[in-house]
Amino acid sequence: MLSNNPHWNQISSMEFDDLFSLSNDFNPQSDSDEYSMLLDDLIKEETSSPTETDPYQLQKALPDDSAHESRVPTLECGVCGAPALGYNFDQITCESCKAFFRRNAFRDMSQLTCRFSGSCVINIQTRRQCTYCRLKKCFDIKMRKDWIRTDEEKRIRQLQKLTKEQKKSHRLFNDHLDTLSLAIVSRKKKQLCTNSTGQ
Amino acid sequence: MLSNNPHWNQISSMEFDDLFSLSNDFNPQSDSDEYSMLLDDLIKEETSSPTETDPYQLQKALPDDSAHESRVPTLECGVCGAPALGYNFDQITCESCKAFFRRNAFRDMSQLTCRFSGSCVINIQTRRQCTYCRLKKCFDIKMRKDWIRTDEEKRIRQLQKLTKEQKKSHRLFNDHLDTLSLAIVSRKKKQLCTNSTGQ
DNA sequence: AACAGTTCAGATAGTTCA
DNA sequence: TGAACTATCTGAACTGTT
Repeated sequence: MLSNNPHWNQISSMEFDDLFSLSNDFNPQSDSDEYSMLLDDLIKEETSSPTETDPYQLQKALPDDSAHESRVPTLECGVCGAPALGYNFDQITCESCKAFFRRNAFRDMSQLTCRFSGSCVINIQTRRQCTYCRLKKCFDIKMRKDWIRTDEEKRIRQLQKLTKEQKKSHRLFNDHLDTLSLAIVSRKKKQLCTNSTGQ
Repeated sequence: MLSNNPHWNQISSMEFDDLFSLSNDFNPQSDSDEYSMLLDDLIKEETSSPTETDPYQLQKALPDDSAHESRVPTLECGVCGAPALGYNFDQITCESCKAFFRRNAFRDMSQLTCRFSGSCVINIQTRRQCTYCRLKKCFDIKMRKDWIRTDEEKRIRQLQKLTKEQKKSHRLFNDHLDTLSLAIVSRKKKQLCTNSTGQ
């Protein structure tokens, strides 16, 4: 990045070193940057998890292609039968069952109980009345809890975003540096010229 | 999103501080002002992201008041006719009948008796005069005692809450670790740089 | 465009205290 | 007993990412 800039050739080695070491601290791509390595390692470690890439998604066809125009109202939540907008966690569900599943999928089913026989009818009216049976139905229709991001995954995503933003600001900074160094060089040159003509 | 997370704010601002002080170490005296101005600009860019103020909040500032006004007074307790706020145990009731039902629903009806014929009129004035008939009316309008949490359920809930809190503090701890490691790395870098220029 | 995450206000269960 | 609180769950409506 910096070394590609032709202006740098004209600067004395001391100045170059100064600026270079300075820019290093801002350059996450530099090999010597421990912090970015740390981040990169973390990111690599976590993103290689199998849930991140989604082969399923590619296979999946639109559920009702013939009714393309009227698709929105035809979909029906597999859990409660409410109108659905599309797939959530691998099954067609309404927004509320999507939110419900995200909130509850990692709860211990053995800690939940049904007040009745464990086979409550779940529909748009009754869905709130039995957490156990609603959640059970979510799993029955094969909603996938492994598609819910864990806290750890969220943390990693934030790190990635941070790195990206940093890279952006580094780029900005380096651009500024380029401009700045040009000014410095020309000022020094001017000084030199003034001195030599003064002699 | 990032800027909504207080931890990340800490991290990024801390880093900038570090980098700032680091860059000062390297600054040739004459240019330090220019550098710090430059850094100030960068910092401003980072911290004044548009997500800082929550646009969502502004949008939702004014919910429709008309619906709000008309909703509250129209509901009427199915047991005593007092103003009600909404459903309790599956029926629209006032707060007092809600509390009454929770306290008495598990009592044995055969142990209670009405002083009169067992068909007292229950209204806002008379509701306290006959426990039997009030409770009977609660069941008559089909309030559901199975929606009252048992002690066992309460115990399980507390346990789950505890687990959740533990997970949360664990996460917080990890976040702090991240912040800490960033600080250490930055400081080490600074040391390394200072050493190398000292040589 | 599809879908995962996030936010906020509403609903309703529990709790406290005079 | 009941008014007034707190806590938690829910779902509509959003944002963000791929």
